[in-house]
Amino acid sequence: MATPKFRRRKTDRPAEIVEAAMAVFAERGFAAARIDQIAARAGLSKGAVYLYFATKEELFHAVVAQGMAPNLAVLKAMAATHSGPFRELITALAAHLARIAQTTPLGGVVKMVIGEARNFPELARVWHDEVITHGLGAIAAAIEAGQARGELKPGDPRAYALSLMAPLLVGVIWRETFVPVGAPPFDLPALMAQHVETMLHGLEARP
Amino acid sequence: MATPKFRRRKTDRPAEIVEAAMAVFAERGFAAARIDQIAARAGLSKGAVYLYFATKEELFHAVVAQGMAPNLAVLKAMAATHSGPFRELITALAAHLARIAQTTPLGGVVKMVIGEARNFPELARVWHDEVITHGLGAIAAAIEAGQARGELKPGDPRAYALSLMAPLLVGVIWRETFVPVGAPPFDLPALMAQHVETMLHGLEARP
Amino acid sequence: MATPKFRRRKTDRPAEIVEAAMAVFAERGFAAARIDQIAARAGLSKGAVYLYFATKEELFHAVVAQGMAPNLAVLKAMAATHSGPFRELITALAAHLARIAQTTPLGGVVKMVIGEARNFPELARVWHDEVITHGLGAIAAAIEAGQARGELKPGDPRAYALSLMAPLLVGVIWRETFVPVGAPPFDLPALMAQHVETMLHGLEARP
Amino acid sequence: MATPKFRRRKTDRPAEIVEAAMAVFAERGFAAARIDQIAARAGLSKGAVYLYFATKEELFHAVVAQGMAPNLAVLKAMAATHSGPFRELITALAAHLARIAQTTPLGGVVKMVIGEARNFPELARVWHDEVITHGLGAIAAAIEAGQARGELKPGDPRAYALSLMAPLLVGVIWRETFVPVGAPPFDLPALMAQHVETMLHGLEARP
DNA sequence: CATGAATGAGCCTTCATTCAT
DNA sequence: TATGAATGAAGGCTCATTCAT
Repeated sequence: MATPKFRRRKTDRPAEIVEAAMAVFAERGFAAARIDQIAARAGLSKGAVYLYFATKEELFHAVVAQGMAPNLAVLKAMAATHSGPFRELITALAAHLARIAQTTPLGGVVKMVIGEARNFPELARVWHDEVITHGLGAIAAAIEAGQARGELKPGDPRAYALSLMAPLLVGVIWRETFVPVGAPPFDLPALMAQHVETMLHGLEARP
Repeated sequence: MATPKFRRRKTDRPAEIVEAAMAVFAERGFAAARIDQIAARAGLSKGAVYLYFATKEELFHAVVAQGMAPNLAVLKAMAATHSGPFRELITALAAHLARIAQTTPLGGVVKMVIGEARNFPELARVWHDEVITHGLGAIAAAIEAGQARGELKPGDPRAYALSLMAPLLVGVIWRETFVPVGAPPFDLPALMAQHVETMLHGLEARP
Repeated sequence: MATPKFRRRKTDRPAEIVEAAMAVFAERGFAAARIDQIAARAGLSKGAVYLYFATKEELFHAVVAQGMAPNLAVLKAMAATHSGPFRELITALAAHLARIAQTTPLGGVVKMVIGEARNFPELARVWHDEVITHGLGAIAAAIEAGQARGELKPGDPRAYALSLMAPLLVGVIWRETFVPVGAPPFDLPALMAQHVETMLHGLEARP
Repeated sequence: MATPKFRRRKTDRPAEIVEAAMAVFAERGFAAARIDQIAARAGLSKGAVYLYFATKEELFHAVVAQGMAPNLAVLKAMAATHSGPFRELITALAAHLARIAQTTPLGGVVKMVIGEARNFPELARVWHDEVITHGLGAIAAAIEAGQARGELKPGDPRAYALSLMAPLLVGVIWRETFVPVGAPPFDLPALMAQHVETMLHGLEARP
């Protein structure tokens, strides 16, 4: 049985609109994004967008929510802190997140959150509570456990966690900001692999 | 008798306006920023802004240019690559930049560049050419020299450079994005000190 | 049952707006005309005007173009110079143009061209090239032919042509300028009939 | 007693400003004229204009009044209707006015009156009452007298008067409107000489 | 008298949102 | 559902007018 060829009404219209909106918001920012552009990109008329989302702001929230979703699953998994050696945990996690960052429009969402945090404080709050706390918190907890086991050096675990993840975020920002104007891109998985290894073992050569 | 503090000098006006604009642009983003707000913040009427800047965009450029200035001096100095051990160089540099980031509105400018890169590509280009190339390039060159001397491990110098600097940028973004909604701030100098030390020597405890 | 007279058709809108704009521009001049007034006169909101014309200036050009249209047909016909006696040609032509001037808003357009020539030089150029050259030129050519046939006295044909047509233009200007403040109007066809007859035969009585 | 050499304050500042304003108003029209331009052209600061004229409109009135002055004298003289033959009167008058039109910025004033008649009705009224009635009226009266003496053919004297003067006005408009975009100018005295002669004697050759 | 910085009302233009079809 | 014409509330920018110096 074939999919009906004349099937025009898609039940996933909202998702299509959100996808289009994500691209436009990421490119232009919230205020500079035009509903027309979003509608055109989704293959609809401007008015049709309002059949699914009452306001531009509501659409924006949907975009951020949809942009968070893929990460949240990962982070939830992480929240159940591994018990193995920290090296294994962080290596796998960094590789996984680097792949996600490489293949999803996560970068755009991150830019949006950064750029519109002051205009939409709830946005920043939600991201902080959902993404950051679960993410950074889980890593920091794992670090603390590693320190307790004597596996890791002492030091501020939260700062260590940020140190470990920062290049991923910067790599994504780099891609969104400087690559379009000609800068050479970074290979995120490679970048993170080298970074994590260095963080774990040090950059200085030892005899 | 001192000069009356309320005495406004025409000469100071542009700088005052730029300062006000920097704050508003950083808070709201370019498109959402209102000339009224900027004028009010500078203690002027809306029309007066246009005595000094022909358009909102020109004012925006001035803001970014003025935001770059303090860094550029540093980066120029860096460009004359140190000859001493890399450890000394990067330690001093990180401390210096962390202090700058802690005490100047650099964060706002960075946010603007990230957020408006697509709307103002020249902006991203200038930042890339002036700030990034000089800054990251100088560090990468120093790393390469260290590797040649056998002082540092092999690996992609450009990626190492980004690894070293990323937490500073993320720390600034953190301050601008999450601290206003209640997240605990990072002490940038401390963060960078721990980060650089870790990068150099490794996080794992060694017997 | 007739078509409802209040039924607005998208197709008619541009012409309706141009018509309204012609009136307002003619009354106030380009700079003093307000888009609000034009929109109100056309029975639309201000924003709707911009669905059809991108700028005030573009609307202005459309008004001038539409104001030229009726004349151009006549002038094209004239360009194919008559071969009969000049008296017949000029008599018919003057009568025809006087009727047009009497019944169309040509006067307003003429005022606009005169008043805005310095602000919109292309406007003056187009009118000169399209209207004046074809119009005055054709008459001057006919005069020249008449002179060659010995039918008309010698003299500058271009100046004769202007002499013949000037009262029509002045009559129109009179109507637009002085009649609204109480001056008695001129009957353009009668004015031109007497003028042409006088030009042809002379004002002085002869024995 | 010599004129003080250090006399910087000119008592004719108002006249200078009016002269500058005449040029700018004539070029741009009332609404599009900028006080800055006028001030600059008069060699003053914008604020200084307001030492002499309370508003833009008042300045405009002054311009029109000053533009009328030279003509008014002539027309007053004309009002005392000549008693000689009409031919002599009209020939001298046309020559005189053509010279005035050729050498004074009268053209600009005429354009202003035409263009702003609807925005400043008093303007049109004053011109009609002062200039037109006295001017055209005097000519029409002379024509009537000539008809009564059997010197001139019968017909509407007011229309004859307009016929006689129209080319002068059109010639001035031509200069202001089309010459700046490349049209060949008319020599006004020559134009009027040929026109008056033709009006008096006819264009058609006679055996 | 003269300057020119400053003001603020007003207009062109944009765009989120509505609604008749 | 979908369209797209229409609305109207802003916002950027201009410029006549004021005023401290």
